[in-house]
Amino acid sequence: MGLKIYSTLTRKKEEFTPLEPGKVKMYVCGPTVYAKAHVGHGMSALVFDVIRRYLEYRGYQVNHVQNFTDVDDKIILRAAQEKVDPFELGERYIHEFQDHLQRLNVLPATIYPRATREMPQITEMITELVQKGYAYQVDGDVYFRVRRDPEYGKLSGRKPDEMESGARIDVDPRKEDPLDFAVWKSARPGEPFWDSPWGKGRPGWHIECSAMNLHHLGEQIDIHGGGNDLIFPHHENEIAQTESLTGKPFARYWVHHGMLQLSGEKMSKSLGNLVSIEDFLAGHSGDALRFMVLNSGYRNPLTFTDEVIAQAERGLDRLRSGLRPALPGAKGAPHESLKALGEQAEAARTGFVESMDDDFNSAGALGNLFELVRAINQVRDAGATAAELDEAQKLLSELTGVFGLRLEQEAAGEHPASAFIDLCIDLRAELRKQKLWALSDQVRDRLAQLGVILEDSKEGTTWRWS
RNA sequence: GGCGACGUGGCCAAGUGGGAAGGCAAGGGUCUGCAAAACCCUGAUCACGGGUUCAAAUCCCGUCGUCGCCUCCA
Repeated sequence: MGLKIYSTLTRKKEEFTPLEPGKVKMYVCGPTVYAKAHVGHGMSALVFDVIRRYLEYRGYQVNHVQNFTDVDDKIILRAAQEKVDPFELGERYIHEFQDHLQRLNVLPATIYPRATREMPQITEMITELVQKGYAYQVDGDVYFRVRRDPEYGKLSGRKPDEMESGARIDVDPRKEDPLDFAVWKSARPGEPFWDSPWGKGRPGWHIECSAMNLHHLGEQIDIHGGGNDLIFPHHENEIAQTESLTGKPFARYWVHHGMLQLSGEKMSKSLGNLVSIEDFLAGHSGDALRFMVLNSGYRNPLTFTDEVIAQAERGLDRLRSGLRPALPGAKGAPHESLKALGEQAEAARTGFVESMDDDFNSAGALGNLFELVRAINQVRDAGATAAELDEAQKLLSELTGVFGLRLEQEAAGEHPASAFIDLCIDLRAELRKQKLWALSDQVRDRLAQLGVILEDSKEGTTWRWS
């Protein structure tokens, strides 16, 4: 049994076989950098981070390319409004986004190409498209000739003939066909521009991804990803441009994730109902958003509400409970319990891989991890020593690590304050011995206010950070 | 209007022909001076209506509802 990936192109789950054994070429469409990134962008990055981490766990070497669109109408417009340089504006949001990715524990891509740094490749590609008759120049603009591509529409399931009727409001009369799209736009006064055979201008949105793919990954790649809102027209157009030129299938697997839903609506820049990553991280851990992503199918819409966030935080607590140390004074668990734990651990590993192999079914795999957590906690309660828990806990750490979860918690024994906390616990033990409950509860409450949770048991008191 | 996706217990969610995972919340219990944590126990005629089948949450048709794309969007 091997990995299966759902491809939008065939609308089916396909056996995953990379072009080159052991290696994966993955291109993911990144954001246009003209505003603060929102949690939907975070979700997208997390989806592909989990995919990438799992591919690496399965032994693949992943060449992960993620672009930034750093020149486009919106950037220019925004920069003009703010009276700043459009490149500086883009630069600022790129840095900010990369900082967010780090805080979300997203592994850095192999390379982050940008449209503005790939102009020779872009103009070269357009030149070829024009030479071969797939694109044509009108004044300073260049358009892709959609009708020249008999396969146009194969990704999104749209047929050019059926699209014409309803659509397009202001059709540019200079275009041969309303469906044709710009690959090069001439610069208006004051706009940033690059020199080209067609005059001063800038690339159209779709061509940059085609050119960057060609440049960094080659004519054919394994996985091309993005949000499902990019299927049409962006990815459809990328396919048209690239395959017209190379005559070869572009990407083997087209992977699209669902949109994040904020109170029943897609969160998007144009709707203005944004929650920025910054806002989210101010109140929650990166793990919380990651947990939400993991707990649902990546192709389905992701429910984003306060309640779901709270559920994610509690779910993380539960995962952490499996990593807690043996009980103080543990004498060892019965042989049968330990045997059961070993079996459960093996089942968890198998189940995890089987689920993830099935089109990255992280929600199913997460269920396996929770079952492992329960098994560990049962055996701990049965008196298992640290050594007896070790193997199962290592597995839990390993698999949550594949998910990119950090489950961060400061180890109780290593914090500079731990000696003082232990002192408080000792004093409180004395109070409890004398049954001075009010005072002992006060100690516990005050420590709780400082973020230290005390937990009493027969063998003694343990503490952890809240 | 066209194309597509989805509708599983209070909430999130896996499962796509043959025992309805898991998490959160809730209730009961064990433990505890109390609490917390952990552990045990408790709950679903799978939107609705037809059909195919020995057998359907799972396949087909229809209805209703939600959402996405068709225009910049992760």
